Amino acid sequence: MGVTKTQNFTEEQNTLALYAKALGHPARVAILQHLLQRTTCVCGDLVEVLPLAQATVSQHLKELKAIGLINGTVEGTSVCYCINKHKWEEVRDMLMTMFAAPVSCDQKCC
Amino acid sequence: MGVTKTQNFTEEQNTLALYAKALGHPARVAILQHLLQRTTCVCGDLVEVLPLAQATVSQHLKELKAIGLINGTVEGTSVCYCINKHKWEEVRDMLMTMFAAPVSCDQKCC
DNA sequence: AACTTTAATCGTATTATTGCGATATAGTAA
DNA sequence: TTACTATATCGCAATAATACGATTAAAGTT
Repeated sequence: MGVTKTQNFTEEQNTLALYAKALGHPARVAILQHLLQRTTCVCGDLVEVLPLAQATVSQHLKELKAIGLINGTVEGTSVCYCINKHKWEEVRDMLMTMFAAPVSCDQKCC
Repeated sequence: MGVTKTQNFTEEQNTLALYAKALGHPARVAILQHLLQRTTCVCGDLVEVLPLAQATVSQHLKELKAIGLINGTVEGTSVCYCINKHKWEEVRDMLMTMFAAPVSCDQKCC
């Protein structure tokens, strides 16, 4: 009834789905792309970059923080965000593993 | 107002988010994993594999079909599903591109 | 202390997603 | 035709996600 039956899937399936869901919104993709472009941490200019209200951006940042994909460090009155390298590579590895498998089925072969 | 502001993001951001969202549910991850394991197309045993009702599985398959990630071919009374190789590689390439970028920021560096 | 700045949180409205029983549809078999 | 099988779709209920104005919280500035 609207609740994902998490307990009936493997841990790998749930984890991968969780990470994918985090990437499943253009605002969060944009945030991550912006953080990747920078060599230094981003301190507060994310709201200006995104076409969303401050409250909404903060909410998306919270979600990315919740799964550990980004870090937020208070720096005076603002907050500096950066990609969590360790988690980023973990997500990359999981995706790589899934997509590394060869697709045996080409076109309509059934 | 609950509607994703698609028009304000780049096409790349929207496309990537769309693909990621498709992977953002354990049932759909499980479906794709199952299809990847097989060297031949899967004809109808997906409902038995997943811990979900037939209607729900059909719905998840519909979503994967909608974005072109899988193909469904009618084979008698059943339907054969397989990964769409072309789309699969497109998704892989988009993810690779995003995750190929080096993460300059390590731990708490702000 | 009073004010400013920046970000998080609250409250709420709206839309999307998930799940499934029931039903419809399409093909096969008798 | 009738019955059976497999899948899709409908209709509904419940939960999740998205968005933003308003408010709060924390730190810096005057």
